[in-house]
Amino acid sequence: MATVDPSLVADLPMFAGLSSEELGEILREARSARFTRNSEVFSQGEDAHSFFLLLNGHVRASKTTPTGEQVVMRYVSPGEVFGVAPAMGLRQYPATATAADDSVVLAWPSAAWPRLVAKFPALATNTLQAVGSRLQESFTRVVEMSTEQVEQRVAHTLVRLARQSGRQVERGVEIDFPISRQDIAQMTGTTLHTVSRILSGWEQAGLIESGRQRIVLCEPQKIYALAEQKPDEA
Amino acid sequence: MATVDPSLVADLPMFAGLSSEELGEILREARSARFTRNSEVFSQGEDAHSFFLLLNGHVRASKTTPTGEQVVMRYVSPGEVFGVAPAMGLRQYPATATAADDSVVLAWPSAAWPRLVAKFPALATNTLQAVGSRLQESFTRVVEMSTEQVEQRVAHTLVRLARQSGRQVERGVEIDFPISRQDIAQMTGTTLHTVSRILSGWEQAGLIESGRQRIVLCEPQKIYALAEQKPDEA
DNA sequence: GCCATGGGTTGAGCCAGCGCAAACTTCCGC
DNA sequence: GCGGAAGTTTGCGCTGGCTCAACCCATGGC
Repeated sequence: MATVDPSLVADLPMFAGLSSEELGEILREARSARFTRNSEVFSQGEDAHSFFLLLNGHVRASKTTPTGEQVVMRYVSPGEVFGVAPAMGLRQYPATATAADDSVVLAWPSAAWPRLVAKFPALATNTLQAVGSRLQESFTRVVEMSTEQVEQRVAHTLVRLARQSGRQVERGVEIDFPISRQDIAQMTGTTLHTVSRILSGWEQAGLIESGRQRIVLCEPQKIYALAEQKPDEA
Repeated sequence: MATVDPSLVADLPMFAGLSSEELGEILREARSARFTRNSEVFSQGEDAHSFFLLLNGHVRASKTTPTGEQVVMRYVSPGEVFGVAPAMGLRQYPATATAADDSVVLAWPSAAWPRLVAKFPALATNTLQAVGSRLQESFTRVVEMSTEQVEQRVAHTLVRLARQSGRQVERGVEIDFPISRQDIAQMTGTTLHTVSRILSGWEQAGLIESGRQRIVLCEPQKIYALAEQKPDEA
């Protein structure tokens, strides 16, 4: 694999505060790789051999329970790091990463992490911020699951997905990767049946347009309003 | 406030990899403070002026939703850092910290963080691990809320609390700080009524002994079994 | 161009857990 | 030692969302 062009990633928060020489040195340790849709980048419980930066596409991180249920933890967008288990002191990946769409990643061997951090302390600081903001998201999720009804949670989730990975299209904002009812159910702690009913309702009301693994928010503000309103204000 | 004796905190994960001179220099920037039961250490949305290390007691971190509901995010045990918002790049505290019991903390001004991290990179690494393990806990919580019934979630929560803050007593393991049914409800996403019913049931069955803001696990293994079993194996 | 497969929709019934309400108990301040 | 506040228990009715089940539709592999 050829070395990555530093200018492509120089502005990412992960590399804030690093000179282009330093960045070049860091990038020299990475190799790039492609993953086709639905292929696994790494698997829960597997030895954490590498950590990653997503260049292109979308990656889904999900956890499987002992009883076999799947829960989607997040979707990684281009420019974000993922699989940073080694930096957090984990020997194994705590979740499975699957390409939600054809994707290109940079991968560093985990063994490089201590050396890189020792040489470039900014990496630790930047990673800390990245992990911190994920902690915030995760907290938000716990709060939502604790206090909101299913319909509100689905609304919040769609709004968030649209913000993170929305693409402007004719009819509104489309979520920029294939996502099924089942996926949304696994993000909101419900069943695909309930998600299907809710989305059908919204489609009736003209709030969204959707198809197979495809969702367009036609009225983002109204969805947002649904997300924020108290359950009994319907 | 007098300077803190370094030997008291030298073995904490937060200070791993630092010499005693370095530790002394770090501690010199901290002041210690006491908080009586139910007093607030800091408040959600408040300017993040300090970050903290808990020396003694227990601190509850909780979030309040726009609609006024409270959700307990975690209980901090002695030796843990909390309120590390500044390190994660936040200007305001994302949650409220309340002393669950009379507590003693060390506090550093947020302004000291960049300087300390620059001088002692190990601090960033250690904080990254601390935040990382909190992210894991938070993920676990999301998974539980997504896939488990209320009774299992309460069981998991009690087991965790007992592990983190359990004290061996005659009849079993007692949770070492005052905790109400309401608190447990706010940790598990249910109501105090449901928690009360569940605990009453367990008390009938001899699994626990409890009173006002007090819970003793008499049969921790059986509670754990409840937490792990599939819902329909009852 | 056909068909198998994976996704989506929709109906019917049921129940875990919530909301409301009322009573009881323990603790604490005065 | 009295009164009130805070925590807890318990009953009852209701319902959001789950389960089970059947069916439809688009897609992509051959």
